[in-house]
Amino acid sequence: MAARKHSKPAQPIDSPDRRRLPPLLRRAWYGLNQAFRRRIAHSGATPDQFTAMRCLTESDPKGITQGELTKMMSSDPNTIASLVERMEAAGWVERRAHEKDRRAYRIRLKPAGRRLYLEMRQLALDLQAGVLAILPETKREDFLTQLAAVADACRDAAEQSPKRGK
Amino acid sequence: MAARKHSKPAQPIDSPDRRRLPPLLRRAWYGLNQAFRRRIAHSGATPDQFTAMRCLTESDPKGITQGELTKMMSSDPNTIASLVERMEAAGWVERRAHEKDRRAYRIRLKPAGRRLYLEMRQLALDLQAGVLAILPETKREDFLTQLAAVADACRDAAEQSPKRGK
DNA sequence: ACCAAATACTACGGATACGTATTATCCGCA
DNA sequence: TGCGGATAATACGTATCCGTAGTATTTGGT
Repeated sequence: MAARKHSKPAQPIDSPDRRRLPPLLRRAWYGLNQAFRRRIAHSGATPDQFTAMRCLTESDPKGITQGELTKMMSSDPNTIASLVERMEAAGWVERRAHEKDRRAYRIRLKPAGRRLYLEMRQLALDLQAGVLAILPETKREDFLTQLAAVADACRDAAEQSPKRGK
Repeated sequence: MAARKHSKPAQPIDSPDRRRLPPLLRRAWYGLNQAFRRRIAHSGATPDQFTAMRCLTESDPKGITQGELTKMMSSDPNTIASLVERMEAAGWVERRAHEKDRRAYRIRLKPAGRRLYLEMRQLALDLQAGVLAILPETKREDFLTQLAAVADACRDAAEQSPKRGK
């Protein structure tokens, strides 16, 4: 019960005794990802592939480009290229020439992909509900709102630290 | 301004209109990681290598085993093995035989690693402070406490979804 | 003391993250 | 109309994530 007043903390901001954002985010993300990967392993898909299917399901049914998928998944063009390549080989999505832009594709979920998505979706909902059950129900929305603000701040920080410019 | 009362939401729990934990965690973690990677790129180290150095700095100066580092980093034995291998090649850590357990190593930070850690630590502090500045100061500790609870729940969920047992 | 189970680490392979470079194409502006 | 810069993908390499399997060693129960 000592040294826990409102004065400036005696511990440095990154003392092991204090809660630090990066390790917490790391543990939360890897834990959630790992739990989900194991629960859907039987389907042959990965968590990232599920995420891609969700983005495609919630988008224009005409299909989106890899660039749009890259933004939606907070990912990278290279990563998305090989991700889509594997998903196309698995028969879950198809790539068609874009009518307006000959550099781009239109990626669309195929029926097999849609069926698989709906199957995994329930597991995803169960997992998310189980994890959020840790917080009192009245706090959940506030927490998610704050997390969204932090996530945006992280993205902004990344964009303000460009690869080359520096 | 419609349908935003206190009644049960008309939208399904994973409607694109609602905030969902997995995409938020993904964006936050990748954004933070990317921002930090770019800020320390000049040093030749990666964010994971920084994390390992932080763990070693805050641990028993006699050194810890790879298994202990695996737990501290919420990682995996395979990942840690190659991580440590590269860090040893870079001259930042050393692996010595463990006095008690001949299966294990003791990993210790070398002076070059310690110097590099201290250099990167300031950049990490600046980044974390910048991101958390998004939240009002009075909310930060509560948010981190809730995030810690969620992170623990994620880890538990992962452990309850074993690779084999199913 | 002995043996089975657990543990620390390594080996191997597929998937992802991402930086750099290259090609094809689009677009704004003179 | 024409050209330089921006953009959509791809190719390639390194680092990380993690599942499976194998080796060496420790540990617990008899």
